[in-house]
Amino acid sequence: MAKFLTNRDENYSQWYNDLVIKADLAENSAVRGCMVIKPYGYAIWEKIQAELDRLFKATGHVNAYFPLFIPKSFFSKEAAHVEGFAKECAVVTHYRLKNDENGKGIVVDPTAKLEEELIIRPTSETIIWHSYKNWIKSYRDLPILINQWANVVRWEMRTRLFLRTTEFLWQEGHTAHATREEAIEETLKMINVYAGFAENSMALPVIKGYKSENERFAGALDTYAIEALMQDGKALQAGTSHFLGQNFAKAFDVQFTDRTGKLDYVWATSWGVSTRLMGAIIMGHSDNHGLVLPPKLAPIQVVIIPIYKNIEQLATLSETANKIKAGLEALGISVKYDDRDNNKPGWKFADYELKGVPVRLAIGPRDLENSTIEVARRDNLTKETIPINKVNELIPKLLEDIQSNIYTKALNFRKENTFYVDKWDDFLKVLDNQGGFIMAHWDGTVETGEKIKEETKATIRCIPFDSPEEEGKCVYSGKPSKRRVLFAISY
RNA sequence: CGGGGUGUGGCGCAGUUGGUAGCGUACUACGUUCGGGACGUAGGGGCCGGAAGUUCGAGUCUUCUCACCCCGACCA
Repeated sequence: MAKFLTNRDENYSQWYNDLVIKADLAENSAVRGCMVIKPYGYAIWEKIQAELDRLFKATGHVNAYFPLFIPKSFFSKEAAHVEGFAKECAVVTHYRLKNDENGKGIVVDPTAKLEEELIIRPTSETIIWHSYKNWIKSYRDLPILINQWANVVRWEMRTRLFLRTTEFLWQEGHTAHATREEAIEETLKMINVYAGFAENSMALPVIKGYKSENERFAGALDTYAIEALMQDGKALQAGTSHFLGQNFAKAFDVQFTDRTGKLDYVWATSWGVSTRLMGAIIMGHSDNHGLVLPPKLAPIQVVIIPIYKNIEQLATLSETANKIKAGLEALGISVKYDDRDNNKPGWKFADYELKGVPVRLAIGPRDLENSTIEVARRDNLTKETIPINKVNELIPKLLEDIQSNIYTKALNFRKENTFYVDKWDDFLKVLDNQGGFIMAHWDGTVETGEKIKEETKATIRCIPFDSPEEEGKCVYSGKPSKRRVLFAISY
């Protein structure tokens, strides 16, 4: 049991905060709502980026970069879009500072006021579609399949490390298509890429579905999302993909000539995931000992810790340890050999557990005599001793096993915490108890969704793609319904 | 914006009826240790978020102010 870490079952959100800080992933910064992502946390993000980038490119996308600033006027061109984001925009009004005349530091120079204010992007649809207007003339220019890795700013009222910060890192894909069908296909393709990534790399099962009307992205005709269940019974929206129809093409007057010579507006999609995924990984798997990282995203997959009594012994152990390290690295595994002299082995054990390193190898004089090594796995905290000459064979398997084990664990947790509910009382009961996913009938109206939210804080997370058609009655209004939707209290 | 809380060595905290700042930890050095968060000895480091006030004297009392954190409304 990790000392200094709040117990997960006593105070989940305190546990989460503690964990982020103690595992050295991030810390609060001098700027309200903004965090410093520390090297260990950033290393995980880099792994996320690398794999997603690979998946995007494998599906035909390319990277580009657009400005951080968006002229205010761009924003107002798409009505729903402004309305959705206006309340949380940071605005640049001046471009110069000067020395205060009273000698009290530095003030904004009032003569340096911008003609037109600049918005710091909360998302880039507008600035990108402004460019697309110049790029697209003909169906031959389509599709455009662009992704950008960037930071965005949304002035949220309340922030939480990784889950919601004022500035956050993300990727945003912005594609342009000649037909409605092709754009919808793209929207679907990308939500599937996200779901695949969540399940394969993050070891987190997700539910894919449509957002209900009032949960949709500002300016979208349809939003698809992946929803994951966290260990405290709350849902986390882990990624979204939007079918934007011709809204932005119309707002920015982006037309093209199709095969038959006819002029039409371009069809659009956008899709994104953010550093919030870090929060999903943390809350999806970790325990009272600290972080549990999926091997595929762990910056350090294997740590080797020497146990020794003196320098000479350390030298001998290091020789073997370095050989093991080199052998594993040749197999593409990232290994850290921690021969620091300032902490004892026990301290290191606890520290790497806190940091979620999937596999720990401990080697001491006893092992050296027997040509063995102790292998400890982070996911279930079990240990065993294996012959050193089996390391190259067993460790890769073990990493795979841990990856699939934590996925299965998360999947079982979700199964146990998904409730098919038909009565309003039962709906309330689930929320009162442990929370979780609730599959219930809904009459399809915004009003009912709003009322349920008001009374319970639970929202329609999505209408799952695979929710089968069945006759039923809305859990709240009793009106007829054709399929169950996913309700939960969310982050 | 409403409610709650906190600002004191790097971090975590204590500081009584006001008397000139202390503990744990981390850090530095040396020695003993090392199979689940070692120990001893010796060191270095803070002017108490900021401003004004009361007082012979303020970490402590008063007023104002700033910042951050947590809970709610908003949201990825």
